[in-house]
Amino acid sequence: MLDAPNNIPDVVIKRLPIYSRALVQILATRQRTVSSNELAMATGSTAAQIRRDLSYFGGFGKQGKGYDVERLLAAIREILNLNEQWPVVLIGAGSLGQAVARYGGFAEQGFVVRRVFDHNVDRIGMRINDLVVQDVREMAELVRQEGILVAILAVPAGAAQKVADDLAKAGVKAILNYAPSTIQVPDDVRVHDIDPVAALQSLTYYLTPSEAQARGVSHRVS
Amino acid sequence: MLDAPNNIPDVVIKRLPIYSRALVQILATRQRTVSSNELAMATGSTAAQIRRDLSYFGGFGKQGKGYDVERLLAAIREILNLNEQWPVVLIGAGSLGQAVARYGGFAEQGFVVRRVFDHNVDRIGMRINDLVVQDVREMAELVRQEGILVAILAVPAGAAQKVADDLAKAGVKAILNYAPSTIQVPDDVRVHDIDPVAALQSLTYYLTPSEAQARGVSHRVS
DNA sequence: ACGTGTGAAGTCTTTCACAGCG
DNA sequence: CGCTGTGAAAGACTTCACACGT
Repeated sequence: MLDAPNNIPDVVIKRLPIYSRALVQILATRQRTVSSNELAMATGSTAAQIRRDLSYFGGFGKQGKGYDVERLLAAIREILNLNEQWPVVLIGAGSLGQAVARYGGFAEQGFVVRRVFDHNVDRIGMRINDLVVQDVREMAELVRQEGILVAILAVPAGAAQKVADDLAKAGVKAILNYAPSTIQVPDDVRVHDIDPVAALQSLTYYLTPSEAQARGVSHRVS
Repeated sequence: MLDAPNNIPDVVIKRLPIYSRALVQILATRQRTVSSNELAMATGSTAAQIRRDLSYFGGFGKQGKGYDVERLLAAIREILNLNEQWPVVLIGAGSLGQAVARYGGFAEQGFVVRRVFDHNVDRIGMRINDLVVQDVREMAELVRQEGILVAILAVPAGAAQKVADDLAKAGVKAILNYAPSTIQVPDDVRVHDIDPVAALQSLTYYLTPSEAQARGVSHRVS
């Protein structure tokens, strides 16, 4: 068990998976050692930030050398508890839910979708890979029984709050929320929102409508 | 055209779509006016933050009353350029790309997927709704010709950088990146990354592996 | 009395810059 | 000599708290 201080900023924790991703890639090139500068390049961050972030957890680097790729990756994986297998419940078996259930990327990283629930009678009983969609009314009991802590919410906006309440009551502590609405949860539950439309809507702020007119092969440098 | 100062923090811009979402919901209840406090409740923010955020764009509120829901929504939509229709290119017609292409939520908000490209010969020519998957080699020219500024990247990690380079050269200024890798772009291009696995990986930091053992209906309040 | 808009204060995060180790 | 780890400074963002308009 790591004896890290319990005061690490959330922003830092959010960046660790990005570092992890980059380290896996670097490891694949057989490179043994990586400097904060190289990692910064690979992650779109800065060398100072990477050194500061890693220093929260202790000295992983060697002066003049950098960080041992394999060792750093192992450390980050331990910090993030990625050596566990995390069983996950998925709520919502609409097109998004189905895409999530079929996507191999979660299981590959230890997030195994164990159960899928839906409210809609037409979807209950449906098979997705080796899972059968169950009635959402059975959710609370099964989640509690199986000690599942992680949920992926893929229901329409209108249903999200009620499901989130039920999940929290059933003991879930981490929710990946695909519903385009804000959900209220107790303090000991963490939510990460994914809203691609909202993301695009904030990107268009930086686009001037007039830019849309700038057609053709014009090479004006703004 | 709004004469807002050009110094508005990115975090603020990221929150505007959330306010917009909440306002649409409130508008549906026929409520005419909303206070910073109510909006805070609805968005999981705080009243002070909402007042501060909105104050960057001028005084939308009335003392003692709050904000006119309809007027505030219209203002935010104008700030974010949401009254435009934004044609979008989608790169990657794998399962994620297909899900994106079929998802109605983008078009509903003015982001119309105009073209889909893929590298894989097996996918080129495939129909998705009313679109036909085209060869990615035709992408640059078509994007430029049609003045498309917004792209959704749904290719494997290994292909993302090359595609991003081509998109930037073709004039794209906003990229929604679903590829689980960091992409490097020129300063005048904005990227928003969506990586659900990375999101889960940062959530599990807050979960103690021992918690997974806490099964049954135990009501310990930790 | 209610609720906005905003200086000022407080907190959090990033960046600088360098001592010190390998 | 190269590169980490980290005080200290700078900068960004949030929150407080209240004057003021309605």
